[in-house]
Amino acid sequence: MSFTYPKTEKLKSQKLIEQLFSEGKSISAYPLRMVYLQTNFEDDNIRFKTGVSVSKRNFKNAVDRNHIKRLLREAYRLNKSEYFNNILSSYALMILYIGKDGTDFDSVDKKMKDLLGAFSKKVSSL
RNA sequence: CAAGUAGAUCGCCUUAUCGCUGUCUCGAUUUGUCGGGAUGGAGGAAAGUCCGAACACCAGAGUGCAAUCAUAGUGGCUAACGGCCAUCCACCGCAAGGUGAGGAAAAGUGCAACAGAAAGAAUGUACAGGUUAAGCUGUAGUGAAAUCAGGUAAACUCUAUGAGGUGCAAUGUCAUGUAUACUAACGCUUGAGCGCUGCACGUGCGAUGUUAGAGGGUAGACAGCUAAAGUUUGCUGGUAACAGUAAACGUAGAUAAAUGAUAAGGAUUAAAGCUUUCGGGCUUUGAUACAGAAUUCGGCUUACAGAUUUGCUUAAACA
RNA sequence: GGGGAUGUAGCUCAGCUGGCUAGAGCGUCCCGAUGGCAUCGGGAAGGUCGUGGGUUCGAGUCCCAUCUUCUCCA
Repeated sequence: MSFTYPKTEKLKSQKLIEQLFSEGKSISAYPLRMVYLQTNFEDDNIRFKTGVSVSKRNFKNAVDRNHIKRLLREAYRLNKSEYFNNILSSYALMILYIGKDGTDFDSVDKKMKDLLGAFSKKVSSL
């Protein structure tokens, strides 16, 4: 797995997202929180579909929201291969930023590693 | 020089690595896509959604009257506008300049707390003048306004002009899925009702009907979708807004929503320190705003670190 | 993307056609009553009327701009 994050790996289906939030489980590493759900995709080559989200309530301006989402995507892109290579089943993921203050790439990167590590450990122990 | 005033322009840059996305093209392909190459990829406000349009639909958006809403000196510009330009008047400012919802009170209705004799119909008190006599005349006092048929229209209203409604979540095609089902009322060609404010007329639709209730399903793709009342420069006309003309340019299209992250260097600037040939230079630590396209344009309004630049004004005081 | 509403005391709300010092309930504080607590009675404090302009003699109220919060739509 490479350091890419193309369109096909994005979580877009509204139906799937509703299912994810109603049935999925969550783990968190403040200020990040991940909701995940084991599922199957039509395309067998894709094992993960991931979305990121930032609350409009905590960040009023679109610029701030977009910036944090970009940081989240960037951190996810750079770190996913390290943790996901030994996971065999398929998952839909949603990563939320639940903090209320701004942040920078270093802290997001560190927390993303914690989060993905915890997720990997939890999933492979099943 | 300083203070002020009215504009105009810009609004961090470069390189490397890893990524995102549109278009073109070559190759592969299980027709879902994948890989290589080339080339594009946020703003002056993209924002607020306050106006005006384009465009699309509403069973033909029809006519008249009314209601509602908007605008309001005069003249011009514009596709249009509540925008812009010029100008008159009023107010503010020493001035440059700024602000103005600036039509009508002899069409009518209403309103004016407190104070005051009196706020639309009555003239009181004191003083002075004056007369045959008389609120007949002036002044004082209350108040924002006090004798004149006044003020108030960002009170109703009148006048003039304008406005059909809904908005790209419009709309069309395809795919998936379901309930032309259920309940109530009315009606079935002698017409229920509908055509997005009301009434009248006209006209059209109408039985697999209309209205209401409760409920079921989908929520994916493609088109719309980016070349446009376009931008820049010059010339001509015009006080100007603007118009005409010539040349050049060819300018984002995402959809849980692209335009980013990291590193290095530079630029501007603040503070502190060192230094100086008083122009400045060096080092350290910071700072670099407001803000992210969502159908597209023209405006308005609001937010904004800092930088560049042009015109104009300056009474008094100080140098 | 496009509509609609809201903001007044710590909380929940009034305030009608502009007019004197902006009210009510709950809550807070003080006093009384009780051996004490609650209930009860009396009194007090507490307001940039979201913000900034304008109209007017005078604005919570009328007009304009702006901010906050809530809500509807396929």
